[in-house]
Amino acid sequence: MATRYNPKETEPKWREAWDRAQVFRAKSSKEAKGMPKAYVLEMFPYPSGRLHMGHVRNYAMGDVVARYRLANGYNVLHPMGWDAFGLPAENAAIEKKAQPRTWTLQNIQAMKDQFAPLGLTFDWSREVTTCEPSYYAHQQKIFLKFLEHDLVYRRSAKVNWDPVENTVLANEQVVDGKGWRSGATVESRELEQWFFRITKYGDDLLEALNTLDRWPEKVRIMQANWIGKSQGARFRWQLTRPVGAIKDIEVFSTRPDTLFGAAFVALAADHPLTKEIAKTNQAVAKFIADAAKHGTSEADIEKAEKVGVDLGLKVKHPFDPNWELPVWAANFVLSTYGTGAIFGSPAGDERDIEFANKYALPFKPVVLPPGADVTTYAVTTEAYTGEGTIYNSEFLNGLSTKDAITAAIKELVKRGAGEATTQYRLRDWGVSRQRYWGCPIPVIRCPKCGVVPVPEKDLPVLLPDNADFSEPGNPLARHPTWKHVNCPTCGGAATRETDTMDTFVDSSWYFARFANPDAKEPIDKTEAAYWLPVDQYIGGVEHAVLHLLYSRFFSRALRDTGLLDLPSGEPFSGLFTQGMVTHETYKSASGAWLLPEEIERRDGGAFEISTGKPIAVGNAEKMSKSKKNVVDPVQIINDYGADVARWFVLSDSPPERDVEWTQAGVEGAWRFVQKVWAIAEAAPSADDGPVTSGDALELRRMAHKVIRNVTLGIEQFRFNTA
RNA sequence: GCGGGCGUGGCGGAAUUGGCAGACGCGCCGGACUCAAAAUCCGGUUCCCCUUAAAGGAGUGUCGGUUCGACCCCGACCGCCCGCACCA
Repeated sequence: MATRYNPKETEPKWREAWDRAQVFRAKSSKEAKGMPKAYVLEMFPYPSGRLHMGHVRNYAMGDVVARYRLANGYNVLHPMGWDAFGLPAENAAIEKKAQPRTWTLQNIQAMKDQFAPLGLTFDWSREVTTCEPSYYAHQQKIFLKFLEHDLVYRRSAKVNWDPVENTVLANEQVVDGKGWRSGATVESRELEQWFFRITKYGDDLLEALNTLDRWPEKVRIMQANWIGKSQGARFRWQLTRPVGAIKDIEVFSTRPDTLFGAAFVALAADHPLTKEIAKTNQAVAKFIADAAKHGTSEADIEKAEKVGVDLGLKVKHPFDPNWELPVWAANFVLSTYGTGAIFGSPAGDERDIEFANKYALPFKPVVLPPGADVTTYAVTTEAYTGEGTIYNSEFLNGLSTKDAITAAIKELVKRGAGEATTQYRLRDWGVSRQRYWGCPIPVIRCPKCGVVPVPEKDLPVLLPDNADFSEPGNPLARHPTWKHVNCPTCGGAATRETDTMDTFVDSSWYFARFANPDAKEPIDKTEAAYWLPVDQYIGGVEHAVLHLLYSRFFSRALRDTGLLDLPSGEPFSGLFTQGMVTHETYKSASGAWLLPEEIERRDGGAFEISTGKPIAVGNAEKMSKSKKNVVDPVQIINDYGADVARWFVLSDSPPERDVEWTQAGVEGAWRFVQKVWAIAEAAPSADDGPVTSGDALELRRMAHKVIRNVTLGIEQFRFNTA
């Protein structure tokens, strides 16, 4: 008797059965008794309160891997938690007058309810929530441990300051030089900030990328570029007459081979020497003021024309004391890279030649490209940046560019003018946020003793519950009582650090906490040694640099401070970055975005249901609330069941590519699930006896082919073909 | 500008990595069932030629190359997507 697949009956039945048997509960290292382990993890979500299709896709993929490992006899850890600190909770607090904590915990409950019908293999007994003291208390311990080992330090740094909201904004929150919410022009301010010393691991983080053979090449390249290692030389140009205490200018260059082609030395606008000259030179002062206006927005800088101002100074060439060059300040020199000063060798650098031509600074070529004729070769407006033979360069003449770099550095060292160095683009990680809803930084500022760590016995430093969001700025800073404490060292009146940590800190070690979320110490070393590294990590490619790089740094820092046994320092041995879920967009005749359920298709066109008017159908784009091209997973699961939703997002497109959600596709998935049900029902009961001929043999062969192909498909992350 | 990826039917995409191009799904066409529709089931579906079938021809962005054999390898070009972007 053929029945139809009824998800409303079958899905809850099995969910309850799994629940009762606790099949998804991971065994501890002791209980596992030699079973192979598999740690499968998807990037934990921010509790926005609503499950979206991107979540469904992400967690369905991890679920396939986890089930596959379970079925193969592995002890599987597939945990779930909440990346629960962050700005949206504060915005909600301002708009809805709810406390961030209340709002966040409600969202978590709502999302848990939405996750349930998906039937995922999560071990909820290990749930972790970053905004709970049970989590962030340990983060404070880690912070203090890092402080002890000089992996955290304070220094003054430039930040984007919103003068209306009285807070620091992340670069992403500055749009066209204005605060994203207040619309106020963002100022550049110097503030005391806490930094993690990620640069200490720059070289290791770069080199170890080679060992991550189960990471996408693309992510490894992005991280390598982000770290940005350059080899070259640091060396000094002597000023012909000192300016105050400043006697020379230090520059960094990867091309000391072109030193004889030098035409000028250029400084960043906020180089100390530029500032010094500005005190007595109005043109220079104006230049600095103009440069500051352009702010930190990279988009502005890239379009900006090269502008400079002559500082009226001269420096001596390191290889020829009689050769004097002019010193300029230039807007294309970055204060944040190298020494904030360069020497310009126009014939070999596109920026330098543009600058030299604009300000009529004379230059000569020093690199002869292969095959070029010395007697006719000239450089006027196009720099030659490739390799070649050095000429016009005294003792470097005739050398290849490569050999000339070595020879030039040798000479610089000999003359005491400089030395070989390696320069990184990577900068230390600023983690101070002038926010309420984050992990408090556990230090106290005492007027007598300076910065004093909160003693371990006084941890955790809890967030106060009664934050006031009626005014802009950080509620912690203006809280009537919270920040006032006695100094743990001298006992005198002192104040707490009111900055909280960047939420990326929270997500940099949660995977280690899952090994035992109830541990008294931040990380249960025994269990973590058993489970880590994560065998398969799955998430969006948007975290390719920040989260994934910070986590790699944290694993090393935790290891080196004795909190974690992980010799490689690599937290994720396998990484998969999945594509987005997209959907067509719809715009009504009046130009308003429409939800998919507000439109209908008929007579070969698309129309708004309520008005009957034709609408404009746009390309498939990432599902987003603002464009209303969203489909609610809860609704889909209600209409078709979790199997259909999961089947569709897994089968339609390769997992690394975007998948376009379509109504027709979902209906196809529904029919497919029905077919599988019908086939299973129609199949005779299993007969494992010998099969030697006929259709039964053919069927058995096909079955084994299918097993092989599906196995390969799952192991190679090709769920669509599997 | 630099780095990376991609380009195959009407659509999403397969092709066991150099060996029958188009698996599977969507859509479409035809049929069965039905009074009818929906659902379901069966068959067909790269394009061209052909009433149909058979037979034939073309075909993986473009042009060229290597090879007995190329979607796959090499070179040049065109187009699209992603990341970084004045990094000295």
